[in-house]
Amino acid sequence: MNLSSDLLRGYTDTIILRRLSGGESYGYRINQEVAQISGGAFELKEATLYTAFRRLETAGLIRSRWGDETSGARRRYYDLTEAGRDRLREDTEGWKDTRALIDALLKEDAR
Amino acid sequence: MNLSSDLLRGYTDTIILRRLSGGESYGYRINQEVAQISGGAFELKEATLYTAFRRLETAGLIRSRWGDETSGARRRYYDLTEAGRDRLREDTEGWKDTRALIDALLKEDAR
DNA sequence: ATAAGATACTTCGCCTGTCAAGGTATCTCA
DNA sequence: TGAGATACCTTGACAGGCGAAGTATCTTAT
Repeated sequence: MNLSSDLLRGYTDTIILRRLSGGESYGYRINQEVAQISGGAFELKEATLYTAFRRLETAGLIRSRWGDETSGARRRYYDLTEAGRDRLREDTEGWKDTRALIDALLKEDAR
Repeated sequence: MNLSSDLLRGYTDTIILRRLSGGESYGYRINQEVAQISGGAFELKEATLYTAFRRLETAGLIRSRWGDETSGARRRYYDLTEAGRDRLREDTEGWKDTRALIDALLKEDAR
């Protein structure tokens, strides 16, 4: 594996949006899911993750509330707004275009 | 089309390396090829392109020489060093991993 | 002749996203 | 009691993208 997380830059938001598309979740859990899905090859750094939450909330793509856990560390739960759902749809489409483009630009016989 | 230039971000160098893999070329031409391959949907901005050349040359991945054109604007030709070839190979592999990872992270039923 | 547009490269400085480092607080288990 | 997991937050440095502005030559239409 040869992953530079700088190469995933720009998809942090989309990855988070995707993780919230099945219902609300929280930072720590999202991070674990991402690590698990990537087979441990990739993780969102905490600073990156929480910076992204702020950015997404300010942009009106997610909403947050403090959990009401009576035990354990407090959690802030996030979920998608309508705009967030729209954005996820657009970004998912955009990914297909971007993927096809990079494929074409790196293609072995593209001369 | 909805292309994330932020993902493309980390691939600028690889795209340039790829364009040089068939023999020497120069900035303006590379830019046109990229625009042409992408069907006009994407172009490397000049500042981005020339910054990348500096970075790649400093890193020893490409070499440059001034062209000896007797007419027309002067051109600076670039070509790959051995290290550049190696890097292109690695990055191309890395792209496959990155692509698979984002696919997995955005997959519709990945819960 | 002249102006516009293409070819071709360069530099400056702002902006944005990533992340190392450091911090807070609670719970579990040896 | 203390280590490690859970859970969140902030600051500041750094790097890459790119808008803007500049230089110089050649071609083509008026």
